[in-house]
Amino acid sequence: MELSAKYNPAEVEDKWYSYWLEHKFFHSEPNEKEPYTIVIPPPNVTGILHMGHVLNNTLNDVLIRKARMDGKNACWVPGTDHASIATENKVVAKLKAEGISKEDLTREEFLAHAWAWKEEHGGIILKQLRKLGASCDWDRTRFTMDPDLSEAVINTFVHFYKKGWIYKGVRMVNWDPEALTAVSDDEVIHKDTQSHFYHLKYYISDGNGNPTDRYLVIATTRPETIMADAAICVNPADERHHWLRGKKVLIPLINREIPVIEDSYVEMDFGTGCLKVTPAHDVHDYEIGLRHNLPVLDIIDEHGRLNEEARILVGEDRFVARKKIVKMLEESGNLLKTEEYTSPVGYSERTNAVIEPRLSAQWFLKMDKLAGLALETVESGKTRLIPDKYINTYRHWMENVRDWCISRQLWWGQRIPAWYLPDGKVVVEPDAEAALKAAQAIDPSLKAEDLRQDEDVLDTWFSSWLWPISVFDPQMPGHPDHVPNKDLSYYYPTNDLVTGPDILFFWVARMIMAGNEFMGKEPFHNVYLTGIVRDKIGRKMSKTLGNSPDPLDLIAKHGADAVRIGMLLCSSAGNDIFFDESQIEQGRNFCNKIWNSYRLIKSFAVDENTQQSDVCKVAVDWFDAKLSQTIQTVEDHYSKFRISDALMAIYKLFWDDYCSWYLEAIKPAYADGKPLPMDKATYDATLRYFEALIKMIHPVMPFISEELWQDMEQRKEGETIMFAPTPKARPFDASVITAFEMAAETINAIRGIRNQKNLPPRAPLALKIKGDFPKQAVPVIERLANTSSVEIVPEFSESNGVNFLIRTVEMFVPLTGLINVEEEIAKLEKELEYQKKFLAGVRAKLSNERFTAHAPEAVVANERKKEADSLSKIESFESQLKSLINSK
RNA sequence: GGGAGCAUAGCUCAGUCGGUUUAGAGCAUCUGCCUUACAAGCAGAGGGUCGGCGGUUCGAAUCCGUCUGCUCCCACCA
Repeated sequence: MELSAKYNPAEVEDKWYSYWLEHKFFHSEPNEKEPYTIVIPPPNVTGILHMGHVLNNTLNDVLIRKARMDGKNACWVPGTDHASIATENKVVAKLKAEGISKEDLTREEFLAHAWAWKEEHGGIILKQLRKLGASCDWDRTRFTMDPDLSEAVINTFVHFYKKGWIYKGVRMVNWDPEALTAVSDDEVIHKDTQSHFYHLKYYISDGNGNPTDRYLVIATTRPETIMADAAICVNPADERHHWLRGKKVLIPLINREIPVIEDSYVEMDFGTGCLKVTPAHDVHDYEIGLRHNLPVLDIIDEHGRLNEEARILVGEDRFVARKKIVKMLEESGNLLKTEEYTSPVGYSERTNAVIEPRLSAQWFLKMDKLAGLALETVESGKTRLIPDKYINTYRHWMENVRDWCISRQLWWGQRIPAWYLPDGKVVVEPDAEAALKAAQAIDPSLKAEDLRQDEDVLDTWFSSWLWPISVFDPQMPGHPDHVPNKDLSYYYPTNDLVTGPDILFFWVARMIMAGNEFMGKEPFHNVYLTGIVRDKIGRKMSKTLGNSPDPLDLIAKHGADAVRIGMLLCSSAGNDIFFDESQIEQGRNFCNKIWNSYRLIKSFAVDENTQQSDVCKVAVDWFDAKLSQTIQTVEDHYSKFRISDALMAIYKLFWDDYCSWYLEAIKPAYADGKPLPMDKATYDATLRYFEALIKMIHPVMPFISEELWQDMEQRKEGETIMFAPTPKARPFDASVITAFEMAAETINAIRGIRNQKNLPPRAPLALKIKGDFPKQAVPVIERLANTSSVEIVPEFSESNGVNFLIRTVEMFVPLTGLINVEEEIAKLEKELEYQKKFLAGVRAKLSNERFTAHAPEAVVANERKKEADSLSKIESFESQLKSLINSK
């Protein structure tokens, strides 16, 4: 194959992805090998790929591809989440744009629209993941509303209901007036919001519903709720308000009479010390109402508009009503003053509507036992959080968890399997048939049409918490007819889970609970928590800011491998990612480097009769050792989930060690305009090393590695780098590495001299070395430093030139006429001065008796070595200085 | 309001048990090169009082206290 000077990912990526699919390389079935399993964090079914997905799925793919090459039976289960509220919102918005209101549709009609939407937009994101190179087992693709997965959810509900952990109760819930549903506490975001603090006069009643001229003052941010007031409350210890005891006051504008009550909940020094109690529209007020038996008057409807009970401003939106009522209160003389005020206000995570506390009947799941066990799972280390700093937050959440409100007033999702009898009794069964049977057990005369199923659906997380179990066995253990399933027993528990910390509680903790409940075992061993992808100035990526690049554009522009590298280079676990396209360019450059190194080695010719040169021998032996050393480092990084460090180690091994040093050392010389052939031993080693390198990089850069691996030799149909075993480290001689490093440092120093003295790279220079230097490194220096001669001598016989030190070895390059003696003297003096200061520091330490007495022997010995090295350097500098001065 | 975390080069980050480090990497920057794989490249160079102050210790980027600045989580003082 002819190779162009630049790597072109577009020509390569689709080809190999199709090849992988065609041969079902991603597919896994239980076998005798050790399983390695990951379930995908299911993206919203109608979602599209964003940079967060790219990060997450690249990490997943790196782990799964690494495991596959490590010889495990790797299985990555993909799928999507029905995302009840998010999807329903989208469908409602789409219908609205077509002039259809959800309220005009029956449940069945609406669901038909929703499924049509899902068929049209669903799974786009999974197609996009293929572009990224994700090696998911697509045959196992799951959707949380697949019929059998829905069945698992329903059975789970029945399971907990029969266990007595699910109950229905009237509670103050977080009501989203836009989505028209309750949302959980976790779905409410509190933001400090600028508002007003209105001070209102409530006149004391004369007992007959007429105002006297005395009044009290309350301070409120929500004047539109005064019509729902049930009492005015003061702190019993607040003497300022004792005169109000037993009094009744009149609500402004509507003149309804309400009592003054006392409760220590009221803060004396906040506001006026008088609190208006509005049980229907505030959580705390509701609790005060319960304590004092106050009536609950609900004046706000599900849309957030005032209803008939309000008596005034009926039908007005709560915020419009607020403005209007302020004006009315002002006119009536009840508004004493208005203050600017900033207070936390809850917003719906989904619709950004201001949450309205609202009383309603909802279904709850008791959390105490589930949370206790889930905490134990993490604290005992059965499931590890990476980074482990999240354990504190996790513990706090588990210890303060409240019962989980699992019902949602939506249609898109699993409908709650509860049926109401005409008398209000409820039966909970997996389906209508079973429900009728159960109902007839209570009242044999009942018929199917007498039963009414609960209208609500279940919270999305109530289905996705089963994900690591239900994707393998939708019937779920715990079901009375459950038969153990081969997939579940083989793949569960899964190994690692990669996800964002924002859903640690929503999803991860709840999967642990479900795992404990149904499997008696944690669902995964490690949870790798990524950071949030931000733009380069630290803003969260969002559609509204328009600061999020389209990953597919990036892939088209730079290639999938480049995008993957770009994401990984800046992603240590748990830290937020500051994304910058230049990181992807770095990845693209690396692809090109790999590509061109391959072009070079492909151009090598072999001659079986050529003897291996010294320099080739040294380079081959060195890289052999270096490769093993780096493999050890990389494996260590992987074992600690330090993926970006593992990648960086491979990157440097490839670029610096293999390309810049190894290939430059063994690259054939030219004769008569043609490169000389290479000996076979070197050639074979070079290819062997290249193959090891592309195998090491394959989990991160699947496409280019497959392309080059396939090109290296004639591969059979069905062969792939995907299953090539990860290179293994072998024992190596560290002194081989040291020797080469010293040669490299020497070469760098000589190049530096050339650069500094403005000498052309090929200007012949002689090198003299004094002292103990590894002889095998000499040919490397000759080859790469363009020296005319390298001699190891007992003493330097001349002084006109440049002196330098490599570690503790003195070196000298004669440079007659090319050096400025004054400059050299100044340079040496500076170094000498620094060295003397350094020596003084070391000696101060050594002469401190407490140091020599307390410090470990090895540390003291090291200080002594520093002292000796420093002394020898000083001696060398001084003698160089002397001869330089003499030569003037 | 409560809790947690972070602060190391221009940027993003390593730095393990306090001592093999006279604080490292990648990118960016600067200088010189179109040298027979690669200018998406090569060679070289510069750049840090480890956020401030105090303490423990023979020894602190590392441990403790405190201040400053950021981030996140939890929390409806109406």
